[in-house]
Amino acid sequence: MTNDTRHPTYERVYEVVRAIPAGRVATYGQVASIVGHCTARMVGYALAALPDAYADVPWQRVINAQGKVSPRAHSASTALQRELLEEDGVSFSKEDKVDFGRVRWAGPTTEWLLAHGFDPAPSWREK
DNA sequence: TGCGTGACTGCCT
DNA sequence: CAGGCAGCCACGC
Repeated sequence: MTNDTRHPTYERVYEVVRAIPAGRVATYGQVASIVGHCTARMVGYALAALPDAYADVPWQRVINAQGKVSPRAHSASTALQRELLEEDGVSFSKEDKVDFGRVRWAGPTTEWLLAHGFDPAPSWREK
C-alpha cells in the first residue's frame, strides 16, 4: 500500500468489516474502536456510503449495540441485512435481536492489526 | 464553493 | 431509570 496516502477513514472501516467472518457480527462501536480515531456514527456513515464496487465488504455483519439491525430510511435494506445474516447462520430472537453471547465477533488478532496497519490497542479487547 | 445529511454510542443529568 | 447531547468523514446539490 502507498504510504504517502493514508487510507481515508471510510477505507479503514471497510478493511475491518472485511475481517468479520461469516456467522459472526460486530457492533458499530466495536468496529469504530478497532479502526481508532473513529466514532460509531462514522462507521454508520461509512457503510451508508458503501460503493457498489466494495461488494466484498460484509456490511450485514455490522449491527447496533442493541443486537438489532439498525432501522433506516430504506426499510428494504434492513430486511435484506437480516436475510443475509440468517444465510450466514445467525439466528434472531422473536424480538429481532441476535444472541451476542453466541455470535459476537471476538475481533481481529494482534497480527492482523499489525499486518493491516492498525493500532493493536488492547483497550477494546479488555472490554 | 458551502452546507446538509446519513447504518450510532456512551456518558452525564 | 430514562432522556438528551456531543462526537465528526465523505459526498452530492
